[in-house]
Amino acid sequence: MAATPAESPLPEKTDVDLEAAEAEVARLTERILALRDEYYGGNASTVSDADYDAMVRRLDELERAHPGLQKQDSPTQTVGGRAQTTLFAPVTHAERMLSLDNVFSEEELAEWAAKVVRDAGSHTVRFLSELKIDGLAINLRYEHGVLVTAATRGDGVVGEDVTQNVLLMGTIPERLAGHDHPPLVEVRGEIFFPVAAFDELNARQLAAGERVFANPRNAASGSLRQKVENKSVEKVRLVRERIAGLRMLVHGIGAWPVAELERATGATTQSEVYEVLRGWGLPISAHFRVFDRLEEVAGYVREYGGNRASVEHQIDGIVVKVDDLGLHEELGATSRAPRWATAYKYPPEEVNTKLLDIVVSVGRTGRATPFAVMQKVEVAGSEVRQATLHNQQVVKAKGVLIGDTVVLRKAGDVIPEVLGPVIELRDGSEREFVMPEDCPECGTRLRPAKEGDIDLRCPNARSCPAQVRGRVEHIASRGALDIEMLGEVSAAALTQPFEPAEPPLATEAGLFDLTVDDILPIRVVVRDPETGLPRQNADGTPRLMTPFQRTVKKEVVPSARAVGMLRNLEDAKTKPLWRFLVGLSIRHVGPVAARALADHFGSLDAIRAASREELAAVEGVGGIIADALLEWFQVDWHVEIVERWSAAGVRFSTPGHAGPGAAAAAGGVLAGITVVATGSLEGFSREGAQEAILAAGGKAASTVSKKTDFVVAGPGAGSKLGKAEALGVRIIDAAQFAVLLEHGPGALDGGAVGPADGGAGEQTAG
DNA sequence: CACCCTCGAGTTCA
DNA sequence: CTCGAGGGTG
Repeated sequence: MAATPAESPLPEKTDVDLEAAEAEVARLTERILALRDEYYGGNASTVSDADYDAMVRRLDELERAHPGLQKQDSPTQTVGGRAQTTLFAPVTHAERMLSLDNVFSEEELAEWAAKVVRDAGSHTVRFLSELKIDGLAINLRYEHGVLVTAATRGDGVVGEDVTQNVLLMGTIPERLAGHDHPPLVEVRGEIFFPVAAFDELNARQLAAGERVFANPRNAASGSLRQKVENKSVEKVRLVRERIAGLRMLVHGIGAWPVAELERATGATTQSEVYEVLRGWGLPISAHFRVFDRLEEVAGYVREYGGNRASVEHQIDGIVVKVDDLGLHEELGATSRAPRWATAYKYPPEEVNTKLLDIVVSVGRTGRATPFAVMQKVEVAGSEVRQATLHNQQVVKAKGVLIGDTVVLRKAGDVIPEVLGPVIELRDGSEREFVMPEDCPECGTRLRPAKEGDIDLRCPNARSCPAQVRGRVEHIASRGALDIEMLGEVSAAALTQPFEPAEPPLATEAGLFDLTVDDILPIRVVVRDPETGLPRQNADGTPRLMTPFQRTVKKEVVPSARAVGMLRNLEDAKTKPLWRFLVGLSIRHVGPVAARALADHFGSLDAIRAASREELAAVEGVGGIIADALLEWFQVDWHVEIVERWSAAGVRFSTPGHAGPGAAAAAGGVLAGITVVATGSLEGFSREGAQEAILAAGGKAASTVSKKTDFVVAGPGAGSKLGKAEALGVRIIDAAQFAVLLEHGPGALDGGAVGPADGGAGEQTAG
């Protein structure tokens, strides 16, 4: 759909040329493609290579002369049948790459199997079991047996092009072996870094003074994402070497209808498909097995559970698939995973490590949180050195002492959690953690917010550096003003003293008054990300860095970060009122309450002038939030924030708002409808989807409940989708969502309304 | 009084 | 993304 060039009126005679050229382009394109199919189809070519090349050259010439005629899929854009691809360009998979449902116990596995057997009716079900590789999912697109693109999984619909790097691996065939390849087939598999090669790589990195990789998975991901251009010859050699160390194992196909697959290859089972793939020269795991009985599958699961280290790659769990392809079709898939396969996930790995210390940190709300500092250790695929301990009661309850060997795991495979001490390994040197009485950052006596609270807080909200830093970070965060170039590092730099000066920001009141002169001289201590300790120069003085200046020809000028941040701040002044409300860190006022207040009152002045009753009358605001607002405005330095921001040009009002009580335009196609969006939705950003729901008069909730009318689920949807299914809430996709926004819920009818039983009628893959 | 919902914190890696 | 805490609503 390239736009027709309409900028300059063409002389008339060119129209004739253009017509002739267009005809010739079409003729050449067709001929070249036909010849290419012939060639890659394995047949003898009917023209000489020279003639073929001449045709391609002529086509190229014409396309250059008339750029409007060039099609995306033109043969000139492809080489030897493979598109000239750009590293990391988006690639749409021909068939959606689904994920797998998980089971976490043999019971759940048995439940899954029982359901499959039940749904299979009279068919005999055999199970194929294979190792679940902890690597990167990759989709290889072969057309007529020629590799066209290799792409990462991405969100399942669109991935990133990594063809160039995959080809460097050397083990992925550019041309499939054998004959009679389908016009299009996608081969799915996993790219990984063999554990042994990984250890070698890290040893080399260490010797070279380079950073080491946390785990094989990251190393694989990092290697595949290397760009070769603009690198020295030496670097390029290293990159190639690393990529050459990657391996791939394939475990499935896509975009080739089963009926055609069976006709072409005779394969009727997944295991036979593996033989076909092996015949094509693709790497297949040696560890898969086919079983008749579930008990055997469970045995397989146990066997590898005890020997996870015995295989060349990291094992995530076991994938169990129904072997019969006919059953795949019959069982189908939900919107995110096939019903004919499931992944048995091994329980989260638990490891022992040393508890070196318990340190207390203070967040933006002043809450003092103790966290464990441990000997760095690898758990479930990443390295961990810290874990929260929530509060002193939790520390006591877990019974851990500083110096203990502790058991660590990752809850939900993500959040590190200290389970408890290994008491037998105590030697008497351990000591108990004592909650500090004073704020570790500013020395103010800690105290509970109210009588009986377990959490201790630093009451020095105005000038505790930790809290000021936290609030500045919060103001800039995505949920508030979304100031891109003001992140963790800049927030810290702005709020910390640097010798010999005071910090540019004593509180957030001065945020919009910052000038280049204020920030240019800022110097911050460089800390080692590993230890958190200041880095030192050779002479023992702490190493300093100046984030907001750079030196050009011996002249000190503002850095890109400085210029960008100040411009971002300037631009932020016009952001909507509710974002400023969120940024003020008023207790209980998050994005939802802030929006309600902004819609109702239209300006901060109106909110400030409102009584407790008037505030509490706003939907979603009750007495407690009303009190929190009133109390907030009682504090002098809070008022100063508002005044100084106003003076700097912040409006604190919604233009055109009629004033207090003005009801937001009711009506709209989604009036009274609650919608929850989850996963990535084509055509919408996460926030964009919420905005669209609100704009249509609907309610955008963040959690699924009985009151939810619709859940819009895209690829990557997590637990919310499951919850929606459980509650029988109607699930729609991005396309239906667009219809919903445009025409309202009535337009979606024709499908099932209300509780859908078990999600019948979902489209199946393929 | 029983849900249902929002807030806030923590973590890790690309 | 997940959880716990605590507020709001019916």
